[in-house]
Amino acid sequence: MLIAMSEESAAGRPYHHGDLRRALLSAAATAIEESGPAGLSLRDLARRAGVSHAAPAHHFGDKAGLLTAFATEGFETLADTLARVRQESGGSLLELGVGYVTFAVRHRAHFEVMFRPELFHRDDAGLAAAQQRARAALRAGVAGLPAAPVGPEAARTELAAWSIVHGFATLWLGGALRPDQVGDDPEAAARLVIGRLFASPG
Amino acid sequence: MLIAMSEESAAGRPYHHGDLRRALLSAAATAIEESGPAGLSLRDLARRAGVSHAAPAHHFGDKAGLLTAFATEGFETLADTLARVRQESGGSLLELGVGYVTFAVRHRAHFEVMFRPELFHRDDAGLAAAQQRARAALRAGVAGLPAAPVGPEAARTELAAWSIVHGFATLWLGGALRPDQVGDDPEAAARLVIGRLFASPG
DNA sequence: TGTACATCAGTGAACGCGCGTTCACTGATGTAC
DNA sequence: TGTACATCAGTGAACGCGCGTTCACTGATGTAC
Repeated sequence: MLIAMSEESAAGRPYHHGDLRRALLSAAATAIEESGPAGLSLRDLARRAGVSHAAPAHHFGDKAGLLTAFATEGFETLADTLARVRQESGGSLLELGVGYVTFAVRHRAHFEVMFRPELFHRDDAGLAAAQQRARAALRAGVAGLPAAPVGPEAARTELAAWSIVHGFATLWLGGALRPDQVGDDPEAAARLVIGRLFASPG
Repeated sequence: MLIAMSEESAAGRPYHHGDLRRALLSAAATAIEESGPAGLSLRDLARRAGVSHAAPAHHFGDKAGLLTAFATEGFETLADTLARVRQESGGSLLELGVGYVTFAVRHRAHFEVMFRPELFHRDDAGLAAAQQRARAALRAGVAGLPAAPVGPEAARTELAAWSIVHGFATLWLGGALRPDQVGDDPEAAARLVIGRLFASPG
């Protein structure tokens, strides 16, 4: 079976990449996993994607633009993850917290960028929307508790839950937790720790 | 009353700085508060300290060396802070947690570096000792609880406490908490949130 | 009290590097007729 | 089916910049005698 192919130049590479935007965002994830967001450079991403060094700027305007798209992608994935966990677990806040940690560990590059607003354009509309979605998923988790708190108490509970999972994820990713003390499975460790806050088994 | 003065050159500046090490670490705190650890450069620190651009490397070997000293200073201050709070509060874990958050907010530059091991020499002996001291202060806080947990349960409680205060501090510093939701006083907000985990008023 | 000398802090010129961004351009695609 | 043309993706040369690090040096200090 034949797949439609774009014409290629003599060098064997097509002039048009096909989906450079995706390729660049994906290269960004790898690069950030390797050297952190600070080490990221547009020229390096271009090299990884096999494209001229000026191509990334052409696509995203500037470096902060690329990171804005990257952070947005992160918040969207987080929101999706939390929504899925919420459905699958029947609304367990414990599992929602574990899902948060799992997201951070599996998408550490995104997680590391998402909470460093100095890296991207904070006023981007798409970004704000994705942030809202993720935040709402967390809020819904608290609202779904068996004895759901209301008013200021709900806000406090939400913030406590967010803090504990965010702190655990951050410490884990920062290598602050020694494996001999906490094991090497972040999900299991997170479940024990979060259980200390909300002992409502899913 | 006369203070002993070092001889000065024609330009009015002494050739020897006096305490350049301190001056550089102090300049680093300011610079990091302004632009984050990623933006830090030795040449900028030299400028701030009014010294030649090669002087910082002379003192700290290299950039990571300077950040190692900076992180060490941070862990020492944190350990001191926690020890003092523990004494003043009669061993309240709630107050210890608030102290942790207070430290992070007052010394945000140090806090931001301390948990990014890729920035400094992680195998430095002085650093490891300071880390140990801070960690022990936290552990002692848990051990001093009215109904102090033991064994693995103690470790779990310690990690839960660490996670919640670390997470709250990180979210606060990252600007993730909107003032209209959480107020503008980090200590007060932290006290409410941590109280959600350990409701043992100091 | 004076002299010689070792030690150490800080200098300044030089190096090579990778970076972000700009800009006129070219190759490929798709649409109107 | 064929032609003209607008649009868009990606190119490559050039710019100016700040950086970390090196290295032979110089100025200041302190110690031995």
